[in-house]
Amino acid sequence: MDERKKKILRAIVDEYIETAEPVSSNTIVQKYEPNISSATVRNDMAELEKIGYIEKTHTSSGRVPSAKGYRLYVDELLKYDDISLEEIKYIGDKLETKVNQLEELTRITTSTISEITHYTTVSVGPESSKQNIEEIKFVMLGARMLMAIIVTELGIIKETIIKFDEDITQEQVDALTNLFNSKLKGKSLDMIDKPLEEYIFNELHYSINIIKTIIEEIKKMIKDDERLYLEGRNKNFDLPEFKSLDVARNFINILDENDTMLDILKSGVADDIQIFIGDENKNEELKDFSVITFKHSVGNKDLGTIGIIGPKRMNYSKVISVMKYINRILNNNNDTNGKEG
Amino acid sequence: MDERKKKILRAIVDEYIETAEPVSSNTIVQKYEPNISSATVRNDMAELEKIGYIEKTHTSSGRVPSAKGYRLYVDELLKYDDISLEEIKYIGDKLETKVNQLEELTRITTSTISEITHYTTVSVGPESSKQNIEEIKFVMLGARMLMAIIVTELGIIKETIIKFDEDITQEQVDALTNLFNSKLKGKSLDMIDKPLEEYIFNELHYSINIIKTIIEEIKKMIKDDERLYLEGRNKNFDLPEFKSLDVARNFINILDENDTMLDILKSGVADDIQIFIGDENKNEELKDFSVITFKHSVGNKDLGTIGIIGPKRMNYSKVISVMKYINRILNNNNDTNGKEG
DNA sequence: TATTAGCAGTCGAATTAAAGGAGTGCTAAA
DNA sequence: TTTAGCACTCCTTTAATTCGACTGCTAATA
Repeated sequence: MDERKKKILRAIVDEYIETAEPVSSNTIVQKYEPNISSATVRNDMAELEKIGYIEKTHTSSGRVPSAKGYRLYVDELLKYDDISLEEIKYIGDKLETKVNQLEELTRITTSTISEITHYTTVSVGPESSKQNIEEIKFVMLGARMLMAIIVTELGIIKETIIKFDEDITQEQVDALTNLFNSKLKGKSLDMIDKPLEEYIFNELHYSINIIKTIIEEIKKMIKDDERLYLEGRNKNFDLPEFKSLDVARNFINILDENDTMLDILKSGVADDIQIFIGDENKNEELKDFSVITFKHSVGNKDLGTIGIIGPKRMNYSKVISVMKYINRILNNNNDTNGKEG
Repeated sequence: MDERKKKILRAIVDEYIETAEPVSSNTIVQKYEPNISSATVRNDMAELEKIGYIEKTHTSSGRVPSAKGYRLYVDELLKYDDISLEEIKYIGDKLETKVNQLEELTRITTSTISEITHYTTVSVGPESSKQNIEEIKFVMLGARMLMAIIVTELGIIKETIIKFDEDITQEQVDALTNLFNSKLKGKSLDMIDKPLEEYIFNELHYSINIIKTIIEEIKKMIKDDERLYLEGRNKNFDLPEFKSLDVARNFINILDENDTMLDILKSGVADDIQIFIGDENKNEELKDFSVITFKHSVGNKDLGTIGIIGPKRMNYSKVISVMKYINRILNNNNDTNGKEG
């Protein structure tokens, strides 16, 4: 494939991303390649179609990028510097605000990306079940109520409220605290399970119900942090592809299927941008969309995964540029600010 | 207005709620009033139109209820027993599960209502800033990090994490705990403000930054609980009125305007169902929708407010029946289970 | 051999015309 | 007061037509 064909393919994708309309040979000549004739472009387009990079919507229509065309475009034809000084400043300001919890950072990052890219953005925080426990605290909030607080080695704090059907005493709580800490410090969160329940019961001989309840609630809490953040849900709605009610409904449905979104986000690889174009998505409902994910991490510290969902003709250049830039900021912040998270 | 006209009006509203199509005199005769002729119905309809209860979409169309018509319908023509045994059982099962936090109950109630009514449901928990403080605890999570836990007299628990730029000691934390409790126990949450900040500084002479930070974070936390729960966002999308892109976009926009929804919910009156039909909504974007709100409470214990949003031809009967039934269950549960919430 | 001008042919989108039918309002009779 | 019957309205659907933006191909040109 010669250089001119590449330029034409790139022009077709760029133009289609901008206008959402099939691109004609004339448009290419007028806006991109004024020094060749439309007939030449037509010849090249015919060949590009033959090898599968572009398609026609009907016999006499202009061309539209195919999945293969988009793929070549993002893999080879794209430069990732599509981010303005204003945007850089905006992102910097947003991410500079001091946050107390990693969740808050995740939330702010998510909304910032959505605002800059104008696409729907989802994200999930770091997986806590894989993290190691730094400390567990139990705080009594009444005779039958406890708050459990877990601090992980990555500085993430989780807490939950536990209620009992019977009274507990401060002494019991203290004993529990000691036992949990001595047994679990440095271990991963998913060590809190059935065997531990039995172990504690054997050690302390408290009411099995109390111990059961505690373990259950902590497990529930760990599971609960697979929480999805979603920003800019209606951002896509002004795009022409959403004129089709089918597309719009598919989109709304997919956003409501938390599990699907979580699967996609969690399949990410650390520090790597992944792009799923149309049919490349496992999920049938996503066939008309592209998803770009990025799993942020600093060292071995997982900062969660962010995903952007847009039409297949999404502005890949802008999205990827923003992702890369935000990743750099997160890296810097976390290197200089130390380990607390 | 004679009895027959009322019956015809009711039939028109019922039929329109079911079909979303203008209702003809023939339909009334066939499905509702087989013993009178369509000409008679036409005469009555002409009069109902004259006094403003129904409207035509064009000269030779059937009739559609006007805002005034809906209003009469919900005020006078409706029976609130539109709830099946299966639904009663379903609701009962859902709400019976033991919950640890009022927020969880709010969430479950919201999703249950949405599932039964098939309409989008929003809700907000009880307003915490008006509640009185039962106890405040500070838990150290490291030399520069604290968790503040506030238990209110209604049994609601709020917590937040506070980070400092300088070290604090356990003694300081204990002193703060004592001071906060002695000063604030029994007082309302919005007492935590600037004057308190000064008072504490004068008493303890700790770094003003520490005290400032604590007060700020607690205020942030209190504000944070104006959180909106939303279920069944895409429930309405199958309704014919959502074929119009304008209507659909208005709907999506309104759901994204948290503040608008909060205003509507918080304007509610305790234990009273409020119905806003079309233009009766203050918000322009809601002119094509109806909103029904119910502020649940048991005694003086606010359980939060639930709102249902649907088309103007929403199934008022079903929605209101469900609301009333759920309110009864919440009342019972909270009477028998005691005050913990 | 690569490029280009020119033109026939295709097909969707927009416009217009016509037909069909679901309703109403009104009149006059029961 | 109710009802049958009929003229009239106007929306909806379908079909026919026009319009124009494309392409592909051929033949000429550099």
